[in-house]
Amino acid sequence: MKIVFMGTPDYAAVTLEKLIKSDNEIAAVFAQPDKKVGRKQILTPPPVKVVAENNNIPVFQPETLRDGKALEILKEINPDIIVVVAYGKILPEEILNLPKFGCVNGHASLLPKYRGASPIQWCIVCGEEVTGVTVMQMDKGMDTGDILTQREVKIGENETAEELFDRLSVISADLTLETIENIENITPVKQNEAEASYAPIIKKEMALLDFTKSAKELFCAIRGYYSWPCAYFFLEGKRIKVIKSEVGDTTSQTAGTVVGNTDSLDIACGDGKILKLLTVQPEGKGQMTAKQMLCGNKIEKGYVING
RNA sequence: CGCGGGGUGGAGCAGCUGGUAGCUCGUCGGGCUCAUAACCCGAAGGUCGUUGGUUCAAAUCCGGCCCCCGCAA
Repeated sequence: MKIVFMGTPDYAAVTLEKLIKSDNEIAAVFAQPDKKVGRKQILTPPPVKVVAENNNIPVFQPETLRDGKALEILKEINPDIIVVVAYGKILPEEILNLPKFGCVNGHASLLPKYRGASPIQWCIVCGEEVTGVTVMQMDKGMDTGDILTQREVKIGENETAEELFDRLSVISADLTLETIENIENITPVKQNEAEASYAPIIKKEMALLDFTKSAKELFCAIRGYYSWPCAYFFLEGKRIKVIKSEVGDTTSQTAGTVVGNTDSLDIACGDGKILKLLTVQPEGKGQMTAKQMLCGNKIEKGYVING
């Protein structure tokens, strides 16, 4: 099978590596253009590009797929199939229809649930206990293509989005390879539109903790937003990221009130339960346990965190 | 030249209008107690990131360098 791979981040690089090790021919790789990254704004190639270059596979990084150039390149290569994983661009129809087997996409959710940009983070934020990966035949819609294969994955009770990313990237890579090698024997299944839901792009503002929500919701948000952008709240104007937490006992205090300040920073939530903040990262500081933070910054019981 | 916070006993911080350092936690010893993660008493432990300079005297003022982190991307 002659494959063109399209992807950008680490998550996609795992699949690319898997495909390279298989018997298939990776004729070319498409990735997003290099971007400035980090405090020094150093121009950095995306992980998929790095993997491709290490394997001497030609890499293309067009700004757009809609000016016809990409189509020309692809016609020239004439792949049997295009495999897309977290590429970050919408493929125009003429590209979708070009290869014999079309374009397949590895998506990190059990479609039709959690279509869209951030399924992994969002399913944790929403408190799901099970998610998975789907390989689908792409169509012109946003993650609306027919389902080829799916695999269910349980979400760990304390699992963060970052950890789930790592796990799913491997599972997705396996499933993608299996799927394309069997593609002629697989019957595509239409998605049930009635069950469709969307995972929005994660924005930093979404990760602001609102203590009027339930402790469980906040606990899920903290896991889902890790390690980017990280759930946070403000204390005296300073942003405090919350790295790790757990749901505690009940309290009669109003939401946002500090009810414990010894081994953890315990805060009353909207549902009358306590959210115990275990690991935090104050603005300008490194990660530390809540206990460490409390050693240097006395936060009295009864203090109300408001936002 | 993107903006900003910071490097002080094991940890987190204070001290920074100059005169060799303090708090909370931890550690060690002792005491109280049926008992304790609680309480009381005591102890150990710091060339204050590095390097020059100003000064009678610098953690504290000035310059260079190294490192960590937040924002922004």
